[in-house]
Amino acid sequence: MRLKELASHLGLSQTTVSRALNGYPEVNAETRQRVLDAARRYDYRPNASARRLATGRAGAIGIVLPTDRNMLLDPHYVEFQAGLGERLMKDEIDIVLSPSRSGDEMATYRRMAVSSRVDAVILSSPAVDDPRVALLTELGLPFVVHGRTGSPLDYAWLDIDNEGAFRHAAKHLLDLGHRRIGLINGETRHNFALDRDRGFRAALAAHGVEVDERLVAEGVMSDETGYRITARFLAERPRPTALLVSSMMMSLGALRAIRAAGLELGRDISMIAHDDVIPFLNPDAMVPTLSTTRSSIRAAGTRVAELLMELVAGDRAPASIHELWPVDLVIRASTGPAPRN
Amino acid sequence: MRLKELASHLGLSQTTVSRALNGYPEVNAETRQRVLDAARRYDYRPNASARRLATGRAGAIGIVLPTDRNMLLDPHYVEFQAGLGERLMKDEIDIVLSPSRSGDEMATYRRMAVSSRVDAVILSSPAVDDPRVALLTELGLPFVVHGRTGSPLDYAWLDIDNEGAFRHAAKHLLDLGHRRIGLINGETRHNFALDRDRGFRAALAAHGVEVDERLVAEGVMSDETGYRITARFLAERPRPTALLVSSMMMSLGALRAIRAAGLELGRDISMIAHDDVIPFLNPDAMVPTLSTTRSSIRAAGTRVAELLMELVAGDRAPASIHELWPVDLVIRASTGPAPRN
DNA sequence: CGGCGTATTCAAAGCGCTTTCAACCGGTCG
DNA sequence: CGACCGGTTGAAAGCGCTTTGAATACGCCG
Repeated sequence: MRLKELASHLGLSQTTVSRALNGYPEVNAETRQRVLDAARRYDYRPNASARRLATGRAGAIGIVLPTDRNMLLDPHYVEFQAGLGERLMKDEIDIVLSPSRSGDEMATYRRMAVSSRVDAVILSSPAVDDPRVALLTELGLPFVVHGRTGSPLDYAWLDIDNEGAFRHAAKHLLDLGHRRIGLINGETRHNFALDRDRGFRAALAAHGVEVDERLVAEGVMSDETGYRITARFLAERPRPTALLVSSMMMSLGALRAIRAAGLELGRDISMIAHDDVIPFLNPDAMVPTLSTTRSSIRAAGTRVAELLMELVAGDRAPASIHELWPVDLVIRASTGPAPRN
Repeated sequence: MRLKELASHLGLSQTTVSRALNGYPEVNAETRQRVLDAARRYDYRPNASARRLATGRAGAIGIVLPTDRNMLLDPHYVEFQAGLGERLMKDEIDIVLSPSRSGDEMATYRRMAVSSRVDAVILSSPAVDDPRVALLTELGLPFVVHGRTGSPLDYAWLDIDNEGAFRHAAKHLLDLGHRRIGLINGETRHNFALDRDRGFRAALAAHGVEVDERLVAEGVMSDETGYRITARFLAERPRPTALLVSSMMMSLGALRAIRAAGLELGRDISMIAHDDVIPFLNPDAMVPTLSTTRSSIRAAGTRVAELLMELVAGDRAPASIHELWPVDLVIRASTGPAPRN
């Protein structure tokens, strides 16, 4: 069913039908109802391409999907996607994934922009100094960054307070008497990891505790990395009495290493991990339950979608969009007073 | 830069320029070169919507993204997506994620089809009896199913041999002398889980071993489920001496439960898990290394993309596309002879 | 009663491509 | 020498929608 046919069925012009369907005010109420009814009856759907061509809007937002780097290829990413989807669904906006070999990403963004496949894009996990920001700005393609770069920050972004989260978490451990605290971080070329590192150091400094660099490590946020780094930390003497871990996935590995070392979590050693609130990694379901710094990445996705739409509609200036979300510190059973000896 | 401008810059008609760019044969070689050069110089990109409208092809394939059910929201899904992307990238085909509340999925497929946003769609993790197959067939929207439904199988599908995988794995355990084998499965409303169940039972039956239904369980494939089911199994007497697990994620939980019970994997109890080959869940990196049934879900994604394109091009009939991939059984350190007592 | 504002509808002109269909230009063939 | 042909190019007609500009009808005012 095409607009043309629908119109002739109704004995109306395409113009009127189009207006009726798109909610323009200059249509007689009765006529509009007739049109709406007919549209439903015939299951009429405007052709997406035609509409896009006519309006100049793509009705889609873009994500560049790096296929060979596994940075984004983790559970966080899907959860974020789901969040985006939740919001975009309401306006029937699609998400366009543009696959791209890493290194080729810039070209992919350019392609998206120039061929106007999307109205805006999302930039995730920015590096400390990320060239994509400049590119997108130059291309004039609206975008929201999930996270932040180092500086300057004259673009639209939404980030969680990674610095504060890890500062508070570290402080909590310090208050419990811990002095040997290990940091198992994500890769510090990403800004969020750097922020966590800062927060960690700031807390120790505030307590007059010196950072032992042998207890600071980073890597891909996997179970494996968590295991390896923890095993290494536990071999140090004096052994750390607490760990700050950058992801739940890593904490699973860490937990294995702790058990393998014959230690008991929450008594011999404490642990706080960052939790993006992923359905199949539930800190309450762990044994013992895991203390976390918590911020729903899904909620962030939803909000980013919202911001994106405001941006596209021209309701907001990019530079006016800066959201820094506070992070909850949720104390559960994996943290306890520092063991004395 | 638009086609029109490019053409006038070159002193040619749009027709010729379009043909030159799209590789039609009736263009003079020299002219084509000029056009190609100019296109590059001006960084010309055809407008996606216009091209789509003109050709009737959307240049995109669709995936319905269920936002509230977490079925697909797991690492497997992303890995599969990456595989798809790897192939689609070559032809600059986009992936369109259409978010949809579950229950509303059918409507979303219908919308995708009727508004011709995509040329084809992928149907993942089909239920044993999945209404989506009939819908898509009726809509005439080309699709490839990743997995299979119960029957009939008169559509395009690619699946791994889940039945064979678990049959072999169970047989291996039986050959090692295990008689009390537990099955920790995904939800059997999905066909893959049902197939695994069948394979498991077939192997036991072939060995004349009776299935103890208290050692058969299913659930969402998460760490938590793995932990809980394993803990329950280990409380049975006589205790199982081996476990067959449906995902690596579950196996992490299972491993925790095993350790918590004071057992040693590979000696007191054996385990084989299914591995979709996910970068951050590496069975070789586990301690002890984990025996698996292995099949790369990413490779499957790539192949599905390939099939999809053949389908769209009309090169293949849907019913001619049936691929059943064999699954490797990789024995590592988590499997050993059944303990005697 | 003529003029005018308002409400409603429509014809037609795009949007930027692809793709007929026609035209043109040597050159070849009978 | 004219018909014909392969090679090459172009004008124009869509693709299915939105939107501008104009037309029509009606009611109200002076």
